[in-house]
Amino acid sequence: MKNLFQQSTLDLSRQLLGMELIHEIDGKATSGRIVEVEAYKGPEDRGAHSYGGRRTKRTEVMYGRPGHAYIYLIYGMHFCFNIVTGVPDKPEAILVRALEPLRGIDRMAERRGIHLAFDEDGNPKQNKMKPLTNGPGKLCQALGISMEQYGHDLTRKPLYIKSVSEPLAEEKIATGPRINIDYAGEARFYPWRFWIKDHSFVSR
DNA sequence: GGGACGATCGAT
DNA sequence: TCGATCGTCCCC
Repeated sequence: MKNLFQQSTLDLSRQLLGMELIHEIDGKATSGRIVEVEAYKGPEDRGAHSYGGRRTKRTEVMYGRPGHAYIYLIYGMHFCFNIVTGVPDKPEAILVRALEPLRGIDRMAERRGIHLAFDEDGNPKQNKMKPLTNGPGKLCQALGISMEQYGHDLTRKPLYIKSVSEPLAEEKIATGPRINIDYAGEARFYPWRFWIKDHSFVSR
């Protein structure tokens, strides 16, 4: 079988939905199902950090092989996790915007500073679960992802992606414009945001 | 050397 | 709707 990452950025964006993103720290795993992503295709995409072929210390990893982690600090406070895609010297990436928590939920809540509450059946209440991972900065904090993982090969532990089910049926996938790139001119309207339809952990 | 800005979040 | 907060990037 071909490497998961050897396909077009838009195709991979769809295929990532439903897959599990896992990070193991001190032998303990936290993970979630990927439910929302955005594709960025430099150098022509004005919404991308690599627009115009911008090649800096921050964006360098996007110019390398696909399947590695592109991570950056945003607004001086939050990290965003991306998967490098495309081929070397074609700087493309996919931003993971939201997860549905799977493993290590107690640890994720700790890292996020959220006190879990449970219903009478012993299941965590949804209003405490959602803010764990329903945004790009939140999921990084929940999984303990920071600049330390910049450039990491995502086919390897401790930070990796696992296929846990059949690819999602086409009709279960929704698309729309990407979020918070008002500066990107026409590119702000490209329908390169992908999410699982009606999924409650999607960021908005 | 300096200043403007951002693929966000959470409180108001 | 707005402020926090700081590394990166680009210009002077």
